[in-house]
Amino acid sequence: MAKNKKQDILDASAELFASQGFDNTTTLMIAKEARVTEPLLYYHFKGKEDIFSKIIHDVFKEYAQAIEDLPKNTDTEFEKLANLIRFHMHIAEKRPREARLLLANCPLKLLQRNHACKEIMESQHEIVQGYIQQCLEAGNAKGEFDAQPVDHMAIILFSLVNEILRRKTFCKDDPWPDEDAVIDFCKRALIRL
Amino acid sequence: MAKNKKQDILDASAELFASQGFDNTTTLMIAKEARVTEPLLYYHFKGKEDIFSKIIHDVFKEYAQAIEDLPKNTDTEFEKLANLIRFHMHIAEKRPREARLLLANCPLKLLQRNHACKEIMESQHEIVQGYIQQCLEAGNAKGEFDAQPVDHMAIILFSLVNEILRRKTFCKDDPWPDEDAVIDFCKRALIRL
Amino acid sequence: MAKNKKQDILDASAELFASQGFDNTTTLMIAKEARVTEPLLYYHFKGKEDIFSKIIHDVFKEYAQAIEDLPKNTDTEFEKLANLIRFHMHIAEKRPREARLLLANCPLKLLQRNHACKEIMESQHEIVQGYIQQCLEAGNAKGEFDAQPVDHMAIILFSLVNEILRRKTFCKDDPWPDEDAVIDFCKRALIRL
Amino acid sequence: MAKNKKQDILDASAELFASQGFDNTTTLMIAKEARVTEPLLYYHFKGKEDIFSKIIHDVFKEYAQAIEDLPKNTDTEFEKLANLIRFHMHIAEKRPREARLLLANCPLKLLQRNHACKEIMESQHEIVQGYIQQCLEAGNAKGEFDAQPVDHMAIILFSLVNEILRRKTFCKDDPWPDEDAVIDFCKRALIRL
DNA sequence: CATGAATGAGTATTCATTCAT
DNA sequence: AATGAATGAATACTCATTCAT
Repeated sequence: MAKNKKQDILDASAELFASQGFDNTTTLMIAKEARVTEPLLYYHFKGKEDIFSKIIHDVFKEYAQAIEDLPKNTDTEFEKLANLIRFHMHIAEKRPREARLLLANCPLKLLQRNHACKEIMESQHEIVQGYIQQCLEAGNAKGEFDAQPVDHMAIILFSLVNEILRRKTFCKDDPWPDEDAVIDFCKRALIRL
Repeated sequence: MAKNKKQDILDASAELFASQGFDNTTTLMIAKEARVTEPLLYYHFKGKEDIFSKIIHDVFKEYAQAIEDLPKNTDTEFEKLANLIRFHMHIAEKRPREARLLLANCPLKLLQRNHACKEIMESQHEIVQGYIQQCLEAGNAKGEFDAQPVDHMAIILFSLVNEILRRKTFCKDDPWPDEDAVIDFCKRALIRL
Repeated sequence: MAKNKKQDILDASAELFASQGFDNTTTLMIAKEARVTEPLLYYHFKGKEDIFSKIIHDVFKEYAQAIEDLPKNTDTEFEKLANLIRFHMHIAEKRPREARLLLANCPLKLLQRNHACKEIMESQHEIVQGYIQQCLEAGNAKGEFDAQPVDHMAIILFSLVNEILRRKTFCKDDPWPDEDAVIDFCKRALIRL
Repeated sequence: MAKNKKQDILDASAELFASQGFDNTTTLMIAKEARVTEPLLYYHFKGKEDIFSKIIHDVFKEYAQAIEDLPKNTDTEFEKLANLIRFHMHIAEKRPREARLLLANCPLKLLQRNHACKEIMESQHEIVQGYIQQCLEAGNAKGEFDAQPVDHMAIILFSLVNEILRRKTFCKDDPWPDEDAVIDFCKRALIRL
C-alpha cells in the first residue's frame, strides 16, 4: 500500500509471522504479501531472520515507550500498578498482531542461544520489573503497602501481568475477569486493612 | 537404550523438539538421535506431526494423573491450592524437558486451527481450573476464604500457576521467589484476617 | 476370499495393476487388497515384477486357448474371420480387467528391453496373424477371397482386431459400431462381388 | 543446447518420458539431461505432471495443425482419406519420440480420472473422426462411395489409422504393409465397382 | 506358511539465498 | 531500487525388499 516498499515488507512479514509463525512463513510468502519480489527482501535486509529482528525491535521500542509514558503522578502507588495491569490488558486488544507475533515466536527463539529475542525479553523484564519495584518500594515507604519482600512481590506481579497478555492473546474465547477483578486481587494481596 | 525402538523414537523426538523446536527438528535428526533409520519413523508413526502428537498426549496424561493424585484430604482448602502451586514449581525442575517441549512448541501450534495442542490446552484448563474452583467454593463455604467471584479468582490463580511454570522453564537463571513467597502472596489475597 | 493366498495375491495385483497401473501400485497396496502381509508376497513370488509376469502369462494363456478353441469347421473362411472379430469384441465386455491390465501397462513395459511383455506380444502376434493368414490363404484358394497380398492383409486385419479391443476397453462411453458393421467392412474389402 | 533453459527442460523431459515412461523418469534425471538443477524445474513448472501436460499439449497442437493443413482440394474424397492414412504412417517415422511419448504414457494416464490426456484424446477423436466423416459424407453425396452408415465407417477408419501409428511406433522391426496396401484395403471396402 | 520390524536408496518438492542485469 | 533466472542443501516421506522368528 505505502510507497515505501521496505515498510511493506516489514508489515507483510509481521502479519505472516504473527499468523503462521516464523518457520512456517517463507520468503516467497512475504514477497507476495508485500507485492514485491524476493531479491528485494535481500536488498533491504540481510535475510529472513534480520526482518524478524527488525520487527521485534520496533515492536518492543513502542512497548517500552508506552510504559515510559504511563502517568508518573498518581494519588497512590497502587494506582500505578493498576495502570500497568490495565495497559497490558489493553494491548491484547489494540495490538493483537504484535502480541501474537512475540508470544508465539519468542519461546522457540529463546531455545537458540544469543538470539535477539533473549535480550529483548530481558529488557522487558528490567523495565516492567523496575516499574513495579519502584511502586512497591515507594508504597512500602509511604505505608501504603506492607509488601515484603519487594523483589519477590515484583516478580509475582510481573508474572501475572505477562500471563494476562498471553491469555487474552491466545484464549480470546475463554472468559477472562475484567480489569477490576485482577486489580482487586492484587490490591487484596498488597494492601492489608 | 531400551530394546523398544518405538520408545527410542519418542524419547529422541521429545528431546529434540524440546531443545530445538518442532520445525527445526528434522526426521533425519530424530532417526540419528534414536539410532534408527528414517523409514522406521514411518513404520511406527504416520509422520513427524504424529510423533509430536503422541508425545504431548503422553506428557499430558501423566500431568493430569499427577494432579488427580494430589492429596484430597487436607486440613484447609488453601492447603490444596498451595499443593497445586508447589506441584507446578516442582515440575519445571523434575521434568524440564517436558515443560520446555510444551511451552516452546504449543504457542505456535495453537496458531493452526484444530491442532491436537488446542484440545490438550483446553483439557489442562478444565482440570486445573476445576481443581482451583472446587477449592475456592469449599473454602468460601467453610468461611476459610471470602474469594468472590469464584470463577474470576480461579482464572487468576490458574494464570499465576501457569506463568510460574513458564518462568522456571525459560528463565532458569533469573531469580525466582521461593514457593513460600508465591503461596504467601495468594494467601494474602484470599484470606483476609 | 479363496483359501489360496497365492491366488489372492494374484487377483489383488491384477485388480490394482489394471485400475492404477503397475508403477502406481505399491506392494503394500497389494498386500492390503489381498488381506495378506507384505513378506508373503516375497515368499510366493520373486518380487512385484514377478507377480506382474505371472499374471500376464496366465491371462495370455487363457487368451491363446480361447483362440485355439474357435470353431475349426465353418462353411466359409470368412466366417472364421468374423468369429475372430466377434471374439475380440466380446473380451472387452467379459474380461474388462484383463484387457485394461494388458493394454494400459504393456506399452510402457515394451520400452524396457527384454521384458516379458515383449515375448507375449510377439506370441499374440504370431497366433492371431497365423490364424488370419490361414483363413486368407484357404479363402483365396477356394476363390472365396481375392485377398492379395496375404501377409499385408493379415496385418491390417490384425490391427483392426487389436484396435477394436483397445477402444472398447478405454473408450467405453464412445459409440462403437456393432459387430456387424465391422464384419461387413472387412467383408467388403475381402470379397469383391 | 538452446539458451532457453525452459525449452531444454521440455526437450529433456519429452525424451525421457518417451524412452522410459513418466513414472520411471525422475525429476533428477530430467534436470541432468537438461543440464539444469532440479529447483529450476519448479521455477518454470508446477511439477513433473505439469511438465508432462505442457509437452502433450504442445505435441497435440502441432498434430492438430498438421491435420488442418492437409490439402482441402483433391480430385476425389478418397484421396483425402488416403492423405490422412499417409500422414499417420509418416508421423511414426518423422516424430518417433512424440509418438512413443503419447502412445506409451497415455493409456496409463487415462486410468486416472480427469487427466489432461483424456481431453486431448477426445480432441483427437473429434478432429480425426470429423475429418473422416466429412470425406465419407461428401463421397457418398458424389456417388464416389456407398459407405453406409457413415458414423460406423468413420470409427473403423479412425481405428485403423490409430493402430497404424501404434504398430509403426512399437513394432518397428515387424514387417508392415506399405502405404499402398493399407490404402488399397480401404478403397476396396469403400468403393465397390 | 506367515509376520512384525527394519532398511538402503530413492523421490518429488521446498526454501533461503544469490547472480546478472 | 528492482527483478527474472538460477541453485545448494535440504526435507518429509515412500517403496521394494529383507531379516529374525
